[in-house]
Amino acid sequence: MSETMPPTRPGPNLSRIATSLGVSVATVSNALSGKGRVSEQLAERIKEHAAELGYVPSQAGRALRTGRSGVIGLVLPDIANPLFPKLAQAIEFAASAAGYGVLIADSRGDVATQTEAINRLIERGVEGLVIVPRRATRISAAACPVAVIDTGSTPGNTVAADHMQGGWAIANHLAELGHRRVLIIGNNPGSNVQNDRAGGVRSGLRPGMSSATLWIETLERQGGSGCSLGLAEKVREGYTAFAALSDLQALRALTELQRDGIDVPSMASVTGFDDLIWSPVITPSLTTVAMDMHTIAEIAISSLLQTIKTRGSREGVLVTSETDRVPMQLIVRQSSGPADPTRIS
Amino acid sequence: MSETMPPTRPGPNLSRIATSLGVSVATVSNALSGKGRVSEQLAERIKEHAAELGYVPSQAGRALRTGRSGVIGLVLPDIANPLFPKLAQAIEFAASAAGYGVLIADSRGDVATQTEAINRLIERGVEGLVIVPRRATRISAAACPVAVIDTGSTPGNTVAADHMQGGWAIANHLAELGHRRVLIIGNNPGSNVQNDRAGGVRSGLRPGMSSATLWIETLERQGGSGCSLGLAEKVREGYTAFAALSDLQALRALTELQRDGIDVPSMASVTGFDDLIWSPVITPSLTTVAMDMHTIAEIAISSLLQTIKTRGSREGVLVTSETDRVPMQLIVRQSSGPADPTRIS
DNA sequence: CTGAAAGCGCTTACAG
DNA sequence: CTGAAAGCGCTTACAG
Repeated sequence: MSETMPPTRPGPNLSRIATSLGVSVATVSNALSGKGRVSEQLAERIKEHAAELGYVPSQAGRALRTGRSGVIGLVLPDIANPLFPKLAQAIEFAASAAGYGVLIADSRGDVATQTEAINRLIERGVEGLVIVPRRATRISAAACPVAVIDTGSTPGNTVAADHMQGGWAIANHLAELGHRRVLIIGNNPGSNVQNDRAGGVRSGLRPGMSSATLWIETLERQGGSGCSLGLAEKVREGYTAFAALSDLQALRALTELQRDGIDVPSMASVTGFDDLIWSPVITPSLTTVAMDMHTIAEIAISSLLQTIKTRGSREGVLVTSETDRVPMQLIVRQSSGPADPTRIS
Repeated sequence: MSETMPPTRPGPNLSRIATSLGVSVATVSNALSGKGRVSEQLAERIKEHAAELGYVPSQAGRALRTGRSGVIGLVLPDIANPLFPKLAQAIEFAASAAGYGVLIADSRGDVATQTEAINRLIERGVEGLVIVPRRATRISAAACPVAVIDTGSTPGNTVAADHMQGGWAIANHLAELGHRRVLIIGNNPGSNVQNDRAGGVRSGLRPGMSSATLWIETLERQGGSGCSLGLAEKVREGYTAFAALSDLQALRALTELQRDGIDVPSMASVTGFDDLIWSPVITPSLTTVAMDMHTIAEIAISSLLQTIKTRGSREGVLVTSETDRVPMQLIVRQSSGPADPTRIS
């Protein structure tokens, strides 16, 4: 007789509970899952005993039987980018609330790594995927439902912040303060997000206002900030508002202006995007516009789970949502106080 | 006859490959896992066919049989805290390299949530856990091996950055520059990490140098930075060096000094901790000290997997490591240039 | 209301 | 070198 001995979990299983109580595993299963096929009394007794024994259901067994792993995958281009942690947190929160686990994968900005990461997650049996694609990547249907979170301009997007509207809100704010010349500062002319934001700013300018756009190079990590952006000069040219397309560049602009003796906000305004963690902390604190990560995550997860529920988890479809652009919220702080051109040297 | 129909995966399984090739599933399994019990030729043929069919092994089936899920859990107190994304990235990288998936859980700074998160991960069948504990939490043995990453002062720690040594490096650097009065700036006198860092700074002072410590209150997120730290006054009192216990506070100090007309680094030096993303970008860029997240993650993961391998994944032990304190690396940038007291008003 | 049985996909000890 | 069989823990359709 050929016998085999797969490893046993040390914890109790349904069978242990069943024999110890003199009932069948089916009944224990039904009692614990609360499907109501078991008498009130017996169910109570079983639950009690299970708790006593410290029973933990085996996800592996359940997954094998039901075909549902209870896990989704989250693919990010770079967790270390300060934009993504908040999103990851919101996704994890929304997924947990729906009873799902979250497997993460960092594609490290590389397209090949991204593909590989997606495959690894699928091998691990995720029921669906939330992907924040690497810039300019088009996610072709994977082997499971996929919710894409990207800028609104990308086709196949499930949900995104409304970057255009965010830019508009910034411009509107600057207009109200009486600014006339706005310098838009970005670092990546090829980025959809930055272009949407810049376009939004321009669309919010009013008659009599003008803007120019400065694309600065991203500094190498260890490169230091030796090279000046020449913003003090821009102030002398008549620019009173600096609308950076991300808080990081706003911070760079702000510290450079301060170093060069331009007082913010009395002599010039600086605004950012994203409301990163330090935005309220710096002096003066930064006026910015924030994505509603909570809502974005909520929409992505609920659309994804909806699709999984209706079409199964093995069909490679791009999830859609009714609301695919979530408004950004203007956060007014001190750095964009009233412009006062008289104080400009 | 009672028949049942568990859902079938749409993809091919071992059995499909086996029948399609006229061999047994055992042989297919052996061929694909490369255990060498199959003839070279046949193995090749099987692998080819499997690839053609796009075979993806079922983790659920494998996990159920072997008792190994191939997944570990990562519990963080707050992913949105700028300190953790880099660590999460490094952990994910190290785990992937070892063939493991990473389930994340954010305890949102709450002890109850942390416990709950740990339980959820265990229910999901993780083989081990990497926990960055919420401040002052003692991780009592869970139901699986646990690697704790925390400050070195905590017992039961697997690996940590050597915060004391980092502080020492900062003080040493300031001493070399000729500073005599150092103001240490922290925001949490109850934090082990901050105390280690502050202690390190003090331990690195040389004869003739002195320090004081300023504990500032953490600002409410939306509170703005209305309240000044009064650092300009400190400069007048003779402090020339400001050693913040995190980059966030260094940034606050730097922007306040600049606003108040104190030029950094010519009139005062500012240093930080952690080398957050914006540290090289600000003007002047920030001298700081960085944790070696890569090494920390490497040690945590390899110790954890070692423990899993030798003691199994169902015993709740705290993992230990030989090297439990990883040195921090000083990164000198412009904000800590030479002190020049003559220019102080 | 309760139980016996099948089977999800895999790996492994054993027989041939 | 290859195959038949058992069994990991679970859920579900069916019989009683």
